Amino acid sequence: MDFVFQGSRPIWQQLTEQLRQRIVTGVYPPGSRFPAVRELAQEAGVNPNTMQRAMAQLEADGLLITNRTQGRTVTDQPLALDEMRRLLAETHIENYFQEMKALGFDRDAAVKMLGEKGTKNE
Amino acid sequence: MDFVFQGSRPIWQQLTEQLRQRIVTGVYPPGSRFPAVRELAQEAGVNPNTMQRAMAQLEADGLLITNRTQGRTVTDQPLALDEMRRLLAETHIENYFQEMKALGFDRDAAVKMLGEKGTKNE
Amino acid sequence: MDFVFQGSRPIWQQLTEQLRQRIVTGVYPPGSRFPAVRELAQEAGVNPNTMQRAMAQLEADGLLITNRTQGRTVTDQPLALDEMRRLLAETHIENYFQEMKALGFDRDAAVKMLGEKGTKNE
Amino acid sequence: MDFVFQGSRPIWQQLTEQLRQRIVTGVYPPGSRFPAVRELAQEAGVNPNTMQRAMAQLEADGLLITNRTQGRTVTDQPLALDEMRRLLAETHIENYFQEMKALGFDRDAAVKMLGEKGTKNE
DNA sequence: GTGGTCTAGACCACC
DNA sequence: GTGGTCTAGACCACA
Repeated sequence: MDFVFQGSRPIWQQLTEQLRQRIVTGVYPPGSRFPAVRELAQEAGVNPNTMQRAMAQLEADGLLITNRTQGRTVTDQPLALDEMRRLLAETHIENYFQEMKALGFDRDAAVKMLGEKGTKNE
Repeated sequence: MDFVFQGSRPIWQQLTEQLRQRIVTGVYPPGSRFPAVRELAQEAGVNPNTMQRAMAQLEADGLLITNRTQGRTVTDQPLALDEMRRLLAETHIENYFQEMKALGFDRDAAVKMLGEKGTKNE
Repeated sequence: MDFVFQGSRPIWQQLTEQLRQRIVTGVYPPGSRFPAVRELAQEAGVNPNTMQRAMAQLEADGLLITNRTQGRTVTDQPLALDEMRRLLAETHIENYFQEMKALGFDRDAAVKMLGEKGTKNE
Repeated sequence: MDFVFQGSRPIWQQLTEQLRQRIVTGVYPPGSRFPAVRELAQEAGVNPNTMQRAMAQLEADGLLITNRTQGRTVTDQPLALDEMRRLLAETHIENYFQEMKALGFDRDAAVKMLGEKGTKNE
């Protein structure tokens, strides 16, 4: 899966999100070697500085670990991964509720409306 | 309800969203007179130019109608309002599904997880 | 035929155009009595001042004649009417050529393209 | 070709039109780098904000693509360009017919009158 | 250096 | 008083 950029938001943020997704979905398994900055930068077609910033964010999130002389590895605590997954999920859920509340739908209505859409198509 | 700004995103966009919310929730009913640029700008504590940009967006969305020297009115098609409400809701729903999919949760799982959170607290 | 306003342009200009059209197309024949300001203002749903300004323009164009105590009459020189029609037509024609030239089409191409569209429908 | 302003209409709209013309006529070829806001603003002798507004309109029309920190590029779909050229032409044509119709000339007469003017002078 | 945002302030036509 | 336009100037994130 290639990198895709939306254009209106900072590229490094979008990189962070897409890399995080790759990690939590197992593309880069826990404990494995993480690709080098230059390598990923070339793959994404961005400036290495930009990719650097994205990785720094992932490191701050605890998903990546930097071994000064040996590049980066994905955190070897699978717990951290699943934790991160649930944390992000909760963020999205609360975000959804907040947005629906702004439209005048309470949580029950929000749940119901989502259920109707969720079973139809994929 | 006062205007609240998040800081990281353009103020005029946030204004657009909050004004749209006021409209679809009936604070400014269909067909009614919409407050003047300068008035709302003062209420929000922003420059009139910024508020005008937000209103221009609402006009482009078809929610407001501008009569150059007579101020603005909310669209008098109540259909457009409810339509807009559902449209925005669907956008949020699909947005939620997409984000959860990025985390590796399919639509069924996404619905289930949201249901668990939705009934607990308000 | 009712008055219709576009909103983005001055109302008095639009009134002028639509009244001029009524005159050159014979709705108000040459030499006939022209409706009173208040009357037309009410019909158009505009402020009498606005209608006044539109009529002043028509008078400046030589289409209306004001008899101070007897209201206005349409000019009784049919020549003036036909003259005006042709003049306006030429304006539109040159306007069209200029716009097409801006798109990179010369006069021959402009004539040809218009001919193709003109015979089809309507 | 320099920028020329008519005075009675918003400068940013006229800028939009003249820039669009440059694009559809190939002055700025598809896919090429588009001049910076400040640069064109200086060339046109207007405030950068004004020029930016004009470009924002072109972007909304799909003719320009904005890469936030890398400047703008002309859309790389040449189809869109020729399409746009014909679309604009049709708009002008229908506009012409409508104006002539308002004067009491049907499409045949409108075509004929234009043909007479078109072959004379260039 | 790039585009984007925001402010402050002025002027204008219109009604 | 209304919306619209324009300027001048500043600041910012981004690459």
